[in-house]
Order: sequence, then C-alpha cells, then structure tokens
Amino acid sequence: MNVSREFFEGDTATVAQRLLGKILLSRSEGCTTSGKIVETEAYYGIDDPASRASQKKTKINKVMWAKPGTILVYMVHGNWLFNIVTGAKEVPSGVLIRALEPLEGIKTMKDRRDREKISELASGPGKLTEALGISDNHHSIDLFDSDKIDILIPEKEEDFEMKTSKRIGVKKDLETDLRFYIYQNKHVSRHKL
DNA sequence: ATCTCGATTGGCT
DNA sequence: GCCAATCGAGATG
Repeated sequence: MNVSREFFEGDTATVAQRLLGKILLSRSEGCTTSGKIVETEAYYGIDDPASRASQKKTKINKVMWAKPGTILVYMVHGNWLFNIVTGAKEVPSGVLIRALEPLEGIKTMKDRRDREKISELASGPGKLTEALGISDNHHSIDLFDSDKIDILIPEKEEDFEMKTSKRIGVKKDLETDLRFYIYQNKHVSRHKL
C-alpha cells in the first residue's frame, strides 16, 4: 500500500523516523528495484545551519518550499543524494534517505553497482541512488504524480529497535540527534559507528 | 579503525 | 575558472 501525502506533513524528524521500515521503490530504465528504508536523516529549514534551506534559494534547493512529497535530488562529491520534502507547505524541510536493505531487483542493483555483496548495494546515500537508477532527472518531481518512485507500507511491518545519532558529514550540526537508523541492520551506512 | 584521493554538479567571481 | 559539497573505494596498519 502506498503512503499518503499526509504522511510527509508534520515535523520532519517525526517523518524521518516513520520512514524507517517503509519501502522505497523505483522504476527506472525498464527495471523495478526496491528496498526497505533502514537509515534516514532529517533536515529543517532556515534555522538549521546544515539545511540547504538556510542558504539562498537556488534552482536546487527551492523545491524544499514545494509541497510535501516532492523529490529533491542533488550531487555531492560525485554522488546523487535522494531526499523527500516534508512539513507544511511553504515550510522548507526534508528527509534524506541514507540506506536501504535491497528487496526487489537485486540482479539489476548488482549490475548498476558492479558489486556482488548485498550489503554493498545500497548501504549509503550515494550507493542507493546508483542501485535504484536515481539521478537528477528525478529532481523536483512529485511522488504522487509520478510512477518512477513509490513509498510503500509493507504488508507486515517487522518491529525493530531504532537508534539515533548526529547527522553524518555535517559540519554545523544541531544539538539534537537527527539521524535515525534500524539498530543492528547490516545495511546501515558506517554501521561501525 | 584511520586515512587519502577521486568523483560531478551548480553557483558564484 | 574556481570551489564547496548530507560521499565512496581502496590502501594501509
């Protein structure tokens, strides 16, 4: 079952936590790939120094002001990073999807990633976009107005223990922990931390 | 566990 | 042209 747009309204840290255990599915280049979300990070708006919304508006970050459920993709150090806009309209915030546990289309993911180990297919923000065939042609599309990307609620959600930490790669972080991940899941990035 | 080097794009001078 | 940026892979110990 698909999530509703209301799922992405409200506090971005809450949405980030609720996304854990959900399924991110991509249809790209004729291949369907999907994975369980095991790691996310929340980014607020103008009060969050790490958020792109605290910078000047550009064609990349202006979609943070778009309606919740809009997709934001940008390049960092040679990797595409996948985010979903959250919060009320005109209140910029978003969630970065950082890691997936591969489910469908594992063969395709192996080919795209040129890796055989399942835990190396999508255990990081740049890895999962490559595995799912996500790039800047997904930027600014609406999740609910496109068949390229879906967020699904699994038939039966297994329970898990959630852990939090500081966001990764962020220089000026906030006091609160805004990274959320499934404890002891092997597909979480940098799970040695 | 720690480091180091390469990676691509957009935004600015 | 220059540079920063929500990273990844490989080498090393």
